[in-house]
Amino acid sequence: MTDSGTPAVKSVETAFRIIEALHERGGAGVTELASALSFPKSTVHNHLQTLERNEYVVKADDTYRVGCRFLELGAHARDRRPIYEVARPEVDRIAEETGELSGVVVEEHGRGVFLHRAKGERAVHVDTYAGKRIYLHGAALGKAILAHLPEERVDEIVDRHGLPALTENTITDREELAAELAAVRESGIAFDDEERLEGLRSVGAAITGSNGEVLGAISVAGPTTRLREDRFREELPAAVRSAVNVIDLNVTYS
Amino acid sequence: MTDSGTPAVKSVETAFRIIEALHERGGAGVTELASALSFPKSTVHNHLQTLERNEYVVKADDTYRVGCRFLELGAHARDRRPIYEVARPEVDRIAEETGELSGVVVEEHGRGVFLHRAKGERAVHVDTYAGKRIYLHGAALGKAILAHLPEERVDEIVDRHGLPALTENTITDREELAAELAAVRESGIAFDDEERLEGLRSVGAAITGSNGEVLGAISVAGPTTRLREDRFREELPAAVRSAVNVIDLNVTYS
DNA sequence: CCCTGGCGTTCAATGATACTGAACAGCTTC
DNA sequence: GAAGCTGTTCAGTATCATTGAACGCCAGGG
Repeated sequence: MTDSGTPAVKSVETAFRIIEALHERGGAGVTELASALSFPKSTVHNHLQTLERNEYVVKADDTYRVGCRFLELGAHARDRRPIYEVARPEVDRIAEETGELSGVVVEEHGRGVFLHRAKGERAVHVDTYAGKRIYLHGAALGKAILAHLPEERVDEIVDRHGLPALTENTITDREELAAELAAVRESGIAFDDEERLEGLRSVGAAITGSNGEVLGAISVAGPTTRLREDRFREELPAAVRSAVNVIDLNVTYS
Repeated sequence: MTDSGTPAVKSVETAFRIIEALHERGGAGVTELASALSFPKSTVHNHLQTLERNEYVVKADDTYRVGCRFLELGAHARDRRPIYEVARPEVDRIAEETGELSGVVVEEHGRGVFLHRAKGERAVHVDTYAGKRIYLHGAALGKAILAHLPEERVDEIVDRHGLPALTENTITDREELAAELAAVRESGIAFDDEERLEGLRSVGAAITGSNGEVLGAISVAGPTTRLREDRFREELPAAVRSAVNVIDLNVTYS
């Protein structure tokens, strides 16, 4: 459990529950949402009407959808992250040069959030997209970030989210994680060998600011069948390193 | 006023008022928000805590910020628009070939929302960004969309938002607007001669689906000094037309 | 060293208000 | 034509969001 004590504005939570349900199914009607969330129809209707009046939800033919107004909030939040502008072209370049999937992630609330992701020619079609949130302990990106956070912060995060097994390779033990993070700190590179998704390997590295604080991480990912030992352990890490190098320079001098 | 009758979930509205205030100033504290919005401190605090617990707001050192979670909602809403995927590369191409600013917009709640925007080499630095909302009557993009909407829908929109003057060239008269829209329908191209921003001219065209419904519009914009008659009236419209052609094909066959 | 002024946070009371479920209206379908 | 599905409206009630004052904290200055 996280916390969720008493003080909370309940109506706001139900509003977001409704928005999320709308988001997941990409549009729905009042009755469908009401039964899915087990709220009374009138409650759902009231909220949808409020959200529509504020232009956060769009209604078309008795079907409500999430509005593009959220793009304003989300894109702005993303653009404000100092890492975004500089990491983006490098991520695009990595994707193009390797042909695989590349992305940039920042930490929020103990989880990773994708700011951007680029597909190379042969990139696998996995579930990464802008805004997608992932567990930090089960991804190269995440482990790279964790490795550069203070130890007590890592404990906080593990306390909050646990170490759920995503595949049979996921690290689910605190000590094992600590050892792994030490190795990442040592080499500067984090590996993910089918720890998040079966058949997917990835290589990541953290971007740190001038004060040593973590700004985020970048990675390349591809199918295990194509990422054999040499490519996985040497070639891709080199590509990531060179990108990090460029990003670091641009972060500190801008 | 638009409408805003009685039925509305007030707490949800104040929550969004707070989010918007946070968004505008890119991070703020409780007291600052409370005095800016003239809500009691405790109310603001309650809402921020609720939003943070739901990971929509991030707190760092007594400063609250809009979280990247909104990106998930916004990016998804954008990606679902059938026009986005196909218009995006064309908009990028236009920006590169003309060196100016290009963008793609959809209609929501009687206003235009930018889904994407690309800057060419010499593009002006104006206030367009993903999620930015604009009045339809004062932009090439907007007039292109209005021209392809049913007449009663246009009336609804004008009733709701009025025809506020954005510059001294903005069309503020309903009949004048109707005549302009007829001309746009005729030629397929909409012009904006400093009607939205002084010194800015733009050229736009609508994208329509197979049933004749408007999916959105694309445009190119640049400073009046660089968009002299020939370029403004012939060259850029040709570029827009060719992009629309490509987009139309990809929309109907996919 | 204490005291003031700023902050974010907590608390308990209360009155507004969000929720509720049944009834309504418009639609398609059988 | 009626049954079943929508989205929508309504009025009562108990919930719960709101409130302002009090608290704890930190920095600065007397």
